[in-house]
Amino acid sequence: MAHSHDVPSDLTRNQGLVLGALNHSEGPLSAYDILDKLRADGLRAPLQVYRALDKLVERGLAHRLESLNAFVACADEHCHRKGLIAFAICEGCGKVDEFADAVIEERLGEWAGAKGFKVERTTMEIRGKCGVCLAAAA
Amino acid sequence: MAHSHDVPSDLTRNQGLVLGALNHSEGPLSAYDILDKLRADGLRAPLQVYRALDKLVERGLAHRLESLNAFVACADEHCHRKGLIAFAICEGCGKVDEFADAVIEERLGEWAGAKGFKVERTTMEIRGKCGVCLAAAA
DNA sequence: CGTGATATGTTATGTTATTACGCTTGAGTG
DNA sequence: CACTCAAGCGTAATAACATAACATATCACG
Ligand SMILES: [Zn+2]
Ligand SMILES: [Zn+2]
Ligand SMILES: [Zn+2]
Ligand SMILES: [Zn+2]
Repeated sequence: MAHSHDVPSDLTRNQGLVLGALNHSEGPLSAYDILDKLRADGLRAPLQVYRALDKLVERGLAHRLESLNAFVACADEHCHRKGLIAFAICEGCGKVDEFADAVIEERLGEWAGAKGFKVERTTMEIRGKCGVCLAAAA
Repeated sequence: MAHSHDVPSDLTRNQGLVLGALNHSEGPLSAYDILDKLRADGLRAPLQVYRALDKLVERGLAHRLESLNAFVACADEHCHRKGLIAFAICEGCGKVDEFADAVIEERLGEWAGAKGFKVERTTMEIRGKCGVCLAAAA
């Protein structure tokens, strides 16, 4: 099986660097975190990072976490790009768990249908504590 | 029936001003939008607005929309404060529709239970077009 | 009254994101 | 090849969002 951190070969240099930074990180990174990690590789300005992130997010290779103003690499090689993705963010260790749920998505579709609302994208972010951190605190 | 824009009487001056600004707005406002609206009332610094917003959000009288970095007054007098609230944000007109859904909340609870994750709060924001804007575009 | 908790005012600063402009690269085409 | 078009890149400046630090003020309560 392909490792989920394999990287498409058609990325540009900056896109590859940014995705690499995300892949090698334990948790979410802000654009400025990424920039700091990539100064050694020649990146100098926020825009270089934001532009790469735009493309990566557009392609579903990375996700933006709205509640953190930060980004993560997509956890699933065969991921999403369509449909609802949810993120569980641990406030203890910062780790993010990405998952999809068809029931939630369907339920949302029902609500939208009833309201005449056309869904274009959904962000769902759960904040709390992961099992590891709960166990450690006990 | 009480109008949903009735305001609790135990708010401080700044909190009352900020909630008033949100109540009188058609759509979400950023903290700086609010500040601009309230300069005439003597507010001068962002922090005055952020502090009021913190309290209002804590009490469930206002909500923060993470994907917009903006705030809305709670749409429901007898609202939430516990439990999941979802927001449907129209990218045409900017209006926000607030709703709760027990099925989604339960489903999320199941996921969390299975994972050993303790949910503390959830943000769910749907972007798209409302019925009115869809009809107007057709 | 004294004391603590909460709210306030103000300045400065930190963090996140975009605008504007011009250059480079590479694919396609006559 | 020369042309052109689209996508990407580099840089500087600026806008937008948010908090730190510090000094006062206000008010419930013992
Ligand atoms: Zn993904
Ligand atoms: Zn954790
Ligand atoms: Zn509400
Ligand atoms: Zn609309």
